[in-house]
Amino acid sequence: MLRGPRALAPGAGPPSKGLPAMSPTELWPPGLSSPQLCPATATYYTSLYPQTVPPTAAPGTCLDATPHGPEGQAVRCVPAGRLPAKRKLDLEGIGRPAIPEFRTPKGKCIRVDGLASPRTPKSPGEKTRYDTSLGLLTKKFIYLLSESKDGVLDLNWAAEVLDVQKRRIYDITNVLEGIQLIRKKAKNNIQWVGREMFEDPTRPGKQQQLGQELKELMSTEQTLDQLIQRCSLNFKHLTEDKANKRLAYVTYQDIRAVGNFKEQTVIAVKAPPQTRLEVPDRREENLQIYLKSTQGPIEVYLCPEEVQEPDSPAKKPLPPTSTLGPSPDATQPSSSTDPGMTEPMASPGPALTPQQVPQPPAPPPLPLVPLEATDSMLELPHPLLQQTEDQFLSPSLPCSSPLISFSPPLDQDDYLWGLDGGEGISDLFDSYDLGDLLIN
Amino acid sequence: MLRGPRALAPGAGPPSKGLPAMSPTELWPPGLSSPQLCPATATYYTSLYPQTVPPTAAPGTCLDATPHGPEGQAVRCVPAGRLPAKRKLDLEGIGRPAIPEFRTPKGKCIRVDGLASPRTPKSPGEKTRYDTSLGLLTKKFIYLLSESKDGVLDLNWAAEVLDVQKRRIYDITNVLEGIQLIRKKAKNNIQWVGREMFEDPTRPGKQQQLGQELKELMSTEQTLDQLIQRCSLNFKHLTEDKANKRLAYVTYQDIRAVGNFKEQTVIAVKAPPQTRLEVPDRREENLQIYLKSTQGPIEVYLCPEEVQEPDSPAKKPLPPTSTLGPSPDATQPSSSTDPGMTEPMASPGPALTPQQVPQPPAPPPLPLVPLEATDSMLELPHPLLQQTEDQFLSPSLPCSSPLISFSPPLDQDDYLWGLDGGEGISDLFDSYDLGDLLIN
DNA sequence: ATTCGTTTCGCGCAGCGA
DNA sequence: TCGCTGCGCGAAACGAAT
Repeated sequence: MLRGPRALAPGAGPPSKGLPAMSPTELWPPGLSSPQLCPATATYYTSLYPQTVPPTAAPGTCLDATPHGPEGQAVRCVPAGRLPAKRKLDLEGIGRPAIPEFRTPKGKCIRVDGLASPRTPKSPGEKTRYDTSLGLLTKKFIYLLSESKDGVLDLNWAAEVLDVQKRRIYDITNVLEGIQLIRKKAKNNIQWVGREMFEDPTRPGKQQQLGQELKELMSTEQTLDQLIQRCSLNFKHLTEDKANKRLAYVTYQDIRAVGNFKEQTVIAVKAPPQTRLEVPDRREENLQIYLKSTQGPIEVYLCPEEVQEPDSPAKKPLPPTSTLGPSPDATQPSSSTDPGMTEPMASPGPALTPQQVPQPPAPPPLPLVPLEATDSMLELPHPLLQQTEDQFLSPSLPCSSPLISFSPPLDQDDYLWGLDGGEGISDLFDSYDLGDLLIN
Repeated sequence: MLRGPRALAPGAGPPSKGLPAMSPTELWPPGLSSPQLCPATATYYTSLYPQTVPPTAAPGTCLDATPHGPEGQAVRCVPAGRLPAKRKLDLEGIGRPAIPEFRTPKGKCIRVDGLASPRTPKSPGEKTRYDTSLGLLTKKFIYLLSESKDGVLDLNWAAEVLDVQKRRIYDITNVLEGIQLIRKKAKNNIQWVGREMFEDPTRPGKQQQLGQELKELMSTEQTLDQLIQRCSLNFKHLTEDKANKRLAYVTYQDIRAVGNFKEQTVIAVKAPPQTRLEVPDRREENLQIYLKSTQGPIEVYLCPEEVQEPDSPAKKPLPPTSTLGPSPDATQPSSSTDPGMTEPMASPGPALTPQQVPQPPAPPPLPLVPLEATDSMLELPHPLLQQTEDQFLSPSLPCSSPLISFSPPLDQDDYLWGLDGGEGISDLFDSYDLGDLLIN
């Protein structure tokens, strides 16, 4: 393809591609012309981001077919044609209005000193070498890039607006690609990938913004952690209060009243500190749980759903537990339910906490199993009370508050405890099929 | 200057400039050669920052005279001369060891799919267009730049190491200058001015680092705040405990034992809630303080330094306070000390807190004034005990715990209080010159 | 695979400016 | 003279049509 002919018809060709009729040179804010007050060094360029945003043509108006026609075809789309390189005595100003103040304002430049004189003024309107330099062109190019919101730039359009050969654009894009500030998006299209254009670095870029966001989220998380901790502290103080201790228990209704336990199978476990819970393999079809206590007996209670069905034996599932002497180191004996079917339970809370399991939708109303309390220690009456008002107080043996007591928080070593898998607990309940509870 | 001759003697020229004898191509980590697995898009380049840091020639070894000799002069310094562009059947490997894996590994590239094929393999060792592309060259250039600590780079040296015409270097520098990532430092010297080189953006830059630091400091501050809050909460619980209440008092010795009160004049004030303290003008030579209570009487105690001097009357400054009926709204009557000289006191704490004033070094041992208790309310015995063991309990009138009781924290409205300037308190103590206490 | 129109761009001449 | 650099030729690369 021949580029020469363009020189013969500078700007004479019809702006067939719907290009803006304005002179491309008018696009550039003053800063992008020849330097006005060079600081007398080899650094020519100073301002990159002018405040004034000149009226720019809508980008993308020339995105369609490339304007380069084959050899003898119609004149190239290039408006205000560039003068060919070697032209020296080309008819200046023909086909392009000479706008010296935008082209080479060096003439009107107030010289600070002799050194700063940028290039030879020569004939005003003459393009100095600087005016067509790659550096300046790069600035213009970047400026163009900064104008488009999505950072996408059509190279043909750019070449036309910048009034340069496409070749020069390639020079720029290649380098910018090299430092990965730009990416080839498509043919004739590149896209800016530097963070947030060349905004002044004091303002946070996108990444920095994300970092900020992350930071705030972490802060929020920490605050929440603090709140949790404070709550637990408050809780500790609450439960440690002797006055509260005698009232610190829950009834069966209390447990069933908890919204989260709706439609859930709840099993309450009361065990001494250092009891350990173990779930060997939660992927087996038979969930097994082992509770092991070395400090005393473990009590396990099933809290069946509030049943209306007369056939359900769950109505009075909590017979007063008999009191047994503590049997440390004894694996918790338990009643047996559907063999091999046990409840997953974790007991993060104090001595006794209810545990829930998603209710399987499969069997209609599952035959709720009357809870069978196992060995209990001391004289604990009514581990789970059915009545609403229950303010009797047990003889207050040390460590055994009435019923399900809120034991002191975990941050005291004495009270730290866990549940551990023993053996017998897997058959705590009979005929209670929990087989598919694991599905959820 | 003629560049042609180089083609005739690729690399044959003596490395006269003390250049490293190694092939320049060995400088580049694998990532900078032909792409291995292109993602099948127009984006050719992927890795910019290779992990492997190849042994690089000491920069600056060729900083002196430009190796370009005039026309017929000595062969150009360029080592391992670049093969001329058009050469197709050039004697490959002569003057430069063919290291295909560094040059154009595309031959051994494991193709993921047909699309990803980077350029035409052709004869291995053949330089594809990509291998000499401006983009790749830019990467190498940036890499060179990143190697030098101060960001200064000698263009001639770069051209040699990069094994390209100087002209190409200019292409790069011009563009980089245009986006002001680089600055012309001197002839043949440019300098990097982008922040912190192109380290991968995941690692924090200097600014980001500072932000990080700030963040951590803020986090620390918050943590400390939390600790403070927790402490005050603990304190609240501590003081609210009824069991503690009867023991919550301080003795004279306690106060004097506080390290901070060493060498200080301490005045304790016990006043009901809503008592207000006012210091009219702390710049006058006579410090005046007004205490005003509308809820009940105010008690003020001077706690003189533990005196060894027999002349000091401070030994028994705390006569048991007499109990008076509450006189609400009564301005606190007080004994008078050196007229016009009063103590600055703020009482942020609960009902009664000691207050300190820096001891002026001027008068030798200031004549400590025996404290004269003013009206006190209720039957408060020994507001400040001298004895160590004091566990008696006053009749426990509501609101008046024994002696200097730690009242509940401030976050209960009932206990919020302040001291206010009344009138008479300015003459609480006689003959106690506190005039220059303000100096410190 | 081959052709062909296009796009991309290596390359180095020649002119500028000091 | 000598860095520096605008400039554009022409070939490689590409992709769609053949």
